[in-house]
Amino acid sequence: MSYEIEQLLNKHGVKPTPQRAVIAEYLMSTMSHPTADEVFQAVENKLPVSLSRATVYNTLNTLVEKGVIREVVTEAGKARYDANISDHHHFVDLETGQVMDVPLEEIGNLPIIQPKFMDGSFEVQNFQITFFGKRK
Amino acid sequence: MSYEIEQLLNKHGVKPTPQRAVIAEYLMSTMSHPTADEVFQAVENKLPVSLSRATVYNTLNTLVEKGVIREVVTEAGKARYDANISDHHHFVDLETGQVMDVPLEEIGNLPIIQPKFMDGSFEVQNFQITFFGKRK
DNA sequence: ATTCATGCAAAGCATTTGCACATAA
DNA sequence: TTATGTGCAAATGCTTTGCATGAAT
Repeated sequence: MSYEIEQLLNKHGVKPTPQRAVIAEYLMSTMSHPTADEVFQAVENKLPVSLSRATVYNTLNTLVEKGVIREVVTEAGKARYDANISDHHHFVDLETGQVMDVPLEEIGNLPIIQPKFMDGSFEVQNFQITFFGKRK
Repeated sequence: MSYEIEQLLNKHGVKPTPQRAVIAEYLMSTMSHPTADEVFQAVENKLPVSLSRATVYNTLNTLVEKGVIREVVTEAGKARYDANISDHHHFVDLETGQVMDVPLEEIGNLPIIQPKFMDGSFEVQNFQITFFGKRK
């Protein structure tokens, strides 16, 4: 496994294993916000040893918990995963379900939104803008 | 069934049935953004006749398709439903999963966001801001 | 030795679907 | 009678879990 991936996992307190490395590596390499099953299909043949769906699910959960990747929920029924943990938002193509990153620059000068929600009794930790639309 | 609900359903081209009416009525009455199962539990005893989960799911899908209610996806695995179809956003309590409406006024003067996404090759139809946080 | 990751298969939920029956225009 | 809605049960799809094996500290 590459030195960078090993370092990345260690930095987040995730013990590097070949399975975890290849999953993390794949997520870093793509911008397609794959589902768990898409991850499985993409990496199952990239290892000399076998890889099970359970390990893919376990690994994705671990990577989310440790902050290596993000879970993106755009439709009911399945989760998608995003190795881009920088501050950005998402666009969902309603015709294909495809998810794309929307960098902050794209949406112009968005004021930092801190709604005084419910008389200040709730604390906003972060927010996520999801744009829905289609290809012109 | 109440005259208002009957009118509402008719207005959206949904044939009013007792099952549909009681489901729509419940959704209008609550701000809790219930899941399909929560809807089922809330209304199953409100009818002289029986009500099946399949009908709840079918009805919710119909109501979403016809624009009577909105589907809100805040967590992987299950959909929530919202009879508030006015323009607003959502706050998710990370500790309880509870979803609350955030009226536009709460978030101040938000400029209309129309990202020139991907060189204008995509058309944004709408967007949804989801705030995540917890009770103070 | 002990701890932790993996793989398999089974189980668990949320949701959809096929089909028969009921209901309404 | 023709179309459409409902209910049941089975099926489906995504995800989690229990348990045995295997690897690493």
